[in-house]
Formats: sequence, C-alpha cells, structure tokens
Amino acid sequence: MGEKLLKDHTCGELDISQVGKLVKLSGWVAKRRDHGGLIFIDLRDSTGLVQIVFDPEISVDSHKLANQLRPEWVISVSGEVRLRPEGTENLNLASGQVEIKISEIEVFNESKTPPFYINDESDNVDELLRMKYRYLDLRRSKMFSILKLRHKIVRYIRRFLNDKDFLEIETPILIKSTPEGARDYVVPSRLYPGNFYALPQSPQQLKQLLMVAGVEKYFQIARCFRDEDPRSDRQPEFTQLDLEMSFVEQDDILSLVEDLYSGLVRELLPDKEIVFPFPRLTYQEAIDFYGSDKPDTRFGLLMTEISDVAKQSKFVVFSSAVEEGGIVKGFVVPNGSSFSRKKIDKLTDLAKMNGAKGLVYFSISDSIKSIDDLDESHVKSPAKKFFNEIELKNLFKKFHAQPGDLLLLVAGNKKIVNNSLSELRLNLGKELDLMDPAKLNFCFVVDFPLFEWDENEERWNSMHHPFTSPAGEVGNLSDFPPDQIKSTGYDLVCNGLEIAGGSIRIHDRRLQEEIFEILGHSLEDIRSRFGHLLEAFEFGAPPHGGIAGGIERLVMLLAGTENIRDVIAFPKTQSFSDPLFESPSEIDSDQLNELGIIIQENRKNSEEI
RNA sequence: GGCCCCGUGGUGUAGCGGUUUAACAUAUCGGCCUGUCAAGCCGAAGAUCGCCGGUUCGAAUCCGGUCGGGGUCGCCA
Repeated sequence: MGEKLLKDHTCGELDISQVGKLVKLSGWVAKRRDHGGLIFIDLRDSTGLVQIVFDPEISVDSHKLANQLRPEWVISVSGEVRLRPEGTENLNLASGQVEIKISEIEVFNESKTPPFYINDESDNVDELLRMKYRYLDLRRSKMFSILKLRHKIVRYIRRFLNDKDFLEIETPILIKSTPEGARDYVVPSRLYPGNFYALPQSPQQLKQLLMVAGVEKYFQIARCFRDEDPRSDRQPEFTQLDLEMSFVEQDDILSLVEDLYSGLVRELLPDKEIVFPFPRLTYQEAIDFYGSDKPDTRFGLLMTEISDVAKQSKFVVFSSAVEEGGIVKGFVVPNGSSFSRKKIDKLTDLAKMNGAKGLVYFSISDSIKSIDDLDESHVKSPAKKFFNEIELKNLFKKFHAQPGDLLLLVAGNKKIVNNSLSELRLNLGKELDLMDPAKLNFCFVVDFPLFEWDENEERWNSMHHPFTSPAGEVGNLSDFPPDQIKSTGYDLVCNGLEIAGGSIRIHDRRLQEEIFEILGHSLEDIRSRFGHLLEAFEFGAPPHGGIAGGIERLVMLLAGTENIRDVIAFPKTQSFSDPLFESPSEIDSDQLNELGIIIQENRKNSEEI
C-alpha cells in the first residue's frame, strides 16, 4: 500500500458529521459554476455528488487550475469539509449541508465534451447515441441506480438460496442444438468442421441431469440465448434465475418462490404493497376472469361469459358466434356511460386490432336509481333493437352493471374474444388510472393444459415445454384427448407480467417418450435429440421440479422501466446490433478457413461499417 | 416476413413547397463576475436538413427507394 491514497472518502458519504475533517476525494467533474472569484464544482463518484469550492484565499494555484476544469474531467482534490454558509444549503443533495474547501487538486484525465448531457435526468437523448457511448450513459445516476438495483436483486437471490442449501452450479454455454422451441444461436467447431455447438436457450436439460446426479438443490443465474425477434422486453441474450429441486411437489416450489420474491421485495422495495401469500388462480380462472394467463390483478373489470344467453338472442352477431363454436363475453366499465363516441370508437379499433370483428357496447344512463327502473330509453347501443326491456335488464344483472356503467362485449372465436377483451381491459386499466404503481400484485397461475393445438403446423405443442409432467394420476396418456390433460406447470405473474415459469418434470423414460410421440416426433428423432436425457432417466432419476425466472423482467418491474435495455449494462439494439462494439462483424478469411466455412456471396451484408 | 412512427448545428426540438442568409433552447469557445447549485450577464463559433433518385422554375418540406433507430404482429417449446 502506498502512503497516499487516491481517495480516502467518497462523495456520497459526506455529511454534517464530517465537518472539520480533511478529506481526499477522487471523481468526475459533474458541473462547474464559475463566479470568477469563487468556483463551485459538483464532484461525482459512484456513491453520489458533493459540492467542492475553490477559493483563491485558500489556494491560488488550485483556484487557477479549477478555471480549466470541464465536465467529466477526472480529478482528485483535498480539502476541509465545512458547513455551508447559512441559506446556501442544497436540500436536493444528500451532502447538501456541507461543502469541501479545496486546498489541493490533481487532474488525472481530461475529457472531450460529451456527446450528450451526463447529468440530464430526462431521457430524451437518442438511444442509439446513448448505446454507442454506453460508458457515458451509465454515468447517469438513473442508469447507474438500475445497475445497482440489479446487483442487489441478484445478491438477494444468491443469499436466499444459499441459506436454503442450494448449490450454484455453472453449466456450459457451448452445447447442442435441439431444434425445438426458439431458434438457436450456433457456434462453428474448428476441430469438427461442419459441426456446430448451440448456445443454450435455457439450462433446462442440464439442470435435470444435475438432479439425476443427486444434487437435489441447484440454482444458477444463467445466461440464455434465443435468436428470435426482440420486443421492448426481450433481448437475444438474457439472464434467468434457473432453479431445480429433487423430491418436491408443486407446493414445495411455489412456497419457496413465494418466500423468495416476497422477501426480495420487502427488503429492497419496502414501500411496495404486496399480497401474501400470493393468490393462486387456475389457468381456467385467469382466462375466464381476465382473458389472459398473465393477469394484472391490481384492478377489477372482471369478465363474464354469456354464451348461453347469447345463443338464444335475436342478435345474430351473438347467436351465430355461439353456433359457430365461439363465445360471447364482456365486462362492465363502472361509470363508463360518460365515454365519448370517439373513445368508444378507439376501443373498437383496439378490439379489431386483436382480431375481433367488432365491439358491442351498452351504455346505461345514470338518470335512474337502479337497473330495475330501466326501460329502453335509458340504454344506448347499436344493438339495442335486438333486445327487449326484460332481456336488457337480465343482461345487465348478469354483469352486475349499475346505472351510469358501460358494458363492453365481444363475440367470436374463444381465443380472439379473450385476447381482445384482455387488451381492452388493460387499456382501460391504464387510461382510468386503475393500475396502482405502489402495488406489486404477485399471483400464481396453475393447472395449465399440458398441450395446446398449433393451428399453423397442425399438431400438438407443449404449453410449457416437453419435460413438463402431466398432473394427477399418470395412467395411460393415450386414454385422454391431449387437450384435456392438465400439466404440473405453474407461472409466477406480477402486474400482468410473467415473472417466472416452471413445472414438475418427467423423470420416467416411458412417459417422456410418450409425450414426445404426442408432439409428433419420430422414435429415431427422439433418440438422436434427447437420447442423453432419456438414458439418464434409466439410472435412478429422482422426481424433481423447478422454475426459471427472467432477471431482466424482474429488474424492469422493480425499477419501473418498460425498456429492457435500461436494465442491461451493454444491451443490443432491436436489430441485434451493438453500436458500441459494432457487432456483429465479419471475421478474417483465415478464421473462416480454419472453420471450413464459406459465406454465400449473395447472403453477405454488403454494408461496410 | 408484415405493419406503424422517427431521422434538421454536439444534444433536444421548430420549420413541412418560395421573405429561411434554416429558427429556438441547451451544450461549446471567449470575456465579466466571491455564494452558486438548471448560476447570471455580454459576445462568438457551429447544421445544406440520414443517403440515393424523382416531381417542380424552386425541395429540409411532396413522391419512390434505401440505410439506421424505435414500436408492434408473426415468432419467442
């Protein structure tokens, strides 16, 4: 250790208790306010900001040098912590009671004028520019605080699971392509020309093999890779909390997850309201009431299906929808009768964008006291003429609608009706300010179907993944139609976001093969793709299950940002490029030769960077 | 792969067919200034409007293409 430290205090720790102390600080110039005589500088380090003062009466040389200082220069200063003169305290600053009178200064590094304001809290700088200069963007306290929050979240998870005797085990990044699910990222092999590794879409099979290995309790903060088109909440590489346990049933995993996530929120964001224990909804309930398997339970606007009534209706839109195997469903917007025609048109457009043929509404006048007093003159609706007074009353009573309410209904194919109603509900929840930002409404969704029908490929698909065990007594699967089989899968949902998903796994070779067969794989196919896993199941595989949760989504939820790039230190753009490193990029022909790869000329991206 | 939005000094915006030598704010540079903290005041410099082509007497402005960015549907077992 040298005698002179480059800093003996941090900017953020200085307060009234340090008055009189001689301190040495190092950091970045955040702001300069030059009064000619006095020069004020906000000095920033990773812990915060403090005002330092250059006064020619204290040090002429330092004051002179301070004249040259510009934003983002890296300096080291020494001086005395002093109470600010009365009336000049800055309450917006943690260290705003004090300031440092500087007697010595050293410049470590100058800085060019930054391409955007580092201190500007408003986010209206072009994101591409921010990404190109990510190391500058991350200096902004808003961005840095998200990095810190992410660290704290992961640290909490590690401690929590460590205390419960989980082992953190790393699994390979270079593994095998199992073309099932998302598109793989692949890496060419030099030693086996023409052969490729794939990057893991998740460590699913590896963690199951760890269970067979007898680990019993495993977790990993695992990087995953999926080459699918991104969204505002997706990136090609992302991180999952991956965990797995042996000798457990669904309740064991759910209560562990409940303790983990609730404890995490209580420790890191004690101001947030959570409901504990987390409510459990069946998949069917989620779809019935919310039209979605990831419901935002912070507000009502719950749905009711009226297909049985609609079937008898003279209104052809309703009756024909049901006759064609569809449903009629809707929800009540309290006091929604005041909505303008324009607003209802916008809602109709939203329903149509989600596949609905239209939106049927009934606006109930608030001039009556009770639905019992209602006659046809109190109702506004394009479909009014198809309903008599009694039918209207019955309809409204079924929805528990009150005078002044607006009833929204959609008819048609089940999936479309649920999708469009769900979007309508979320839209109205937002517009009517029903989504309380103080609430984190976690809930579990359970009892998923094991399979869902893939319309495009005309085959059954796993709802979760093919390693998910069917629920209940496992008899002969083939005795049931696939869509009636329930799974042991479960999701953790919060405020309408899927936070984690998992299941009890299959640990029996026969059953696993049977599932693959239902999914339409040939026996040969199964053996070549999943042979290693199936074989492992023949060597004493314990019953096991687990869950995987997206770290980015969790950080987004807790940080209150809707942009996944904000929670990743070095993210990629929506077109998968990295403006900082300018990747992806071409590689040397030597490298290609070594790998035995020839690039098709017509496929090359001709754009030279 | 489809659709929608955006692209003007360093940054953020205005201008949307001709009094525009492209405006404003901020940053930058110079000067003044001992209590500021979005410091202030005075002055200066800085963009030919992403790129290519077309329409027009005339294009930042209209049209087509292209590139880049964002969002979304498909996709994400």
